[in-house]
Amino acid sequence: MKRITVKKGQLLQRTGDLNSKIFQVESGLLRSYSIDKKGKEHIYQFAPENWIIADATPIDEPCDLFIDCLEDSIIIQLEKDFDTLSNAPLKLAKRLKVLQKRIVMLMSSVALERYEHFITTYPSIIQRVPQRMIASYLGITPEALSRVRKEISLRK
Amino acid sequence: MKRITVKKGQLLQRTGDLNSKIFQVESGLLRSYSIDKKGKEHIYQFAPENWIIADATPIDEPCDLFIDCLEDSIIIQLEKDFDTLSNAPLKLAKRLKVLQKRIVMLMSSVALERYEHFITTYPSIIQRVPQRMIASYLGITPEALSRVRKEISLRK
DNA sequence: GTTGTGCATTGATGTACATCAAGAAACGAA
DNA sequence: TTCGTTTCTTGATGTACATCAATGCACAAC
Repeated sequence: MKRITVKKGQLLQRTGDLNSKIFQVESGLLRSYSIDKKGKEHIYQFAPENWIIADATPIDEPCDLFIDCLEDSIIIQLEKDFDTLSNAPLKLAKRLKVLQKRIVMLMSSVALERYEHFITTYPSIIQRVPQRMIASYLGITPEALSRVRKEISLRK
Repeated sequence: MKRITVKKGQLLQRTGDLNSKIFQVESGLLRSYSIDKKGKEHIYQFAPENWIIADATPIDEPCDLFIDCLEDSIIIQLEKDFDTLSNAPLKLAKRLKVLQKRIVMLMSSVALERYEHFITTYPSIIQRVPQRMIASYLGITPEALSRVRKEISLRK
């Protein structure tokens, strides 16, 4: 376990890496994402202050996600071993809840609803990342998000 | 913690319930699902033998999912308390991995790819539930799944 | 047997969102 | 400042999948 500072843009983990770490964000903003076979990015998670971010892959298997740094950040890097996991069952449980909501959302909500839910759930993220990244998190294109936002603004 | 037997069709948890349990399946098959505002079911998880199934909601909040029984089953019912969770960090970690794959899939794969992945990952489920439920799990309609299957069969 | 009920399939049509392309606006580097 | 990138927006068109409706099929109840 050690504290490190990382610059915006720095890559902390890439798909296929072994022995990936768990990162706990003290300040700044990280994200994890996958890249599909067409080369398109899909953001899996944002991690602002006090969040943890990691690939859920077991230590001995190549991981699925990229993790990089969206703002200059200070992070604590932990080993992904059994002890680390055992000590954090509550955090894991919370993570599960977030993922559950996310999946239900992806399956049952249209773009507009997903965006509105995102706004209320993660208001602080909105000002800190470009819209195309929010689109990527929501599973839509930046163009679609732009039109959703327009519709919301007209509605008022 | 107690062992109970449940009949096909029996409902074990409904959206809004408090104090929901964790179910460990000894034999049979359970599922969890949500119902959207149009009344459409979205299957969140299948749980055959040796799987656990639960709502990720904390004990003191109303839960999001329905859980019911797709085959006559024998299940172990656990309290969703801290000890239970602490004792199962490995299971939680595995669950996280499954959810991670699921989300990446929902965001980056078309129906055909999602179905083929499902076949290889959960071959035993296919024979045990109607196709419309597999469609619901994949986030598509039964009609769309039927066409995907036709295309796969023609391709050979 | 008949009648029902749920499921799978197929076709016709609709729609939410993607893709492509172009222009405008914001941002960072020199 | 200016130049070059990146981001956002808007329009035109395309497409994967949904929806709706009809048909056939299996299986259970009677």
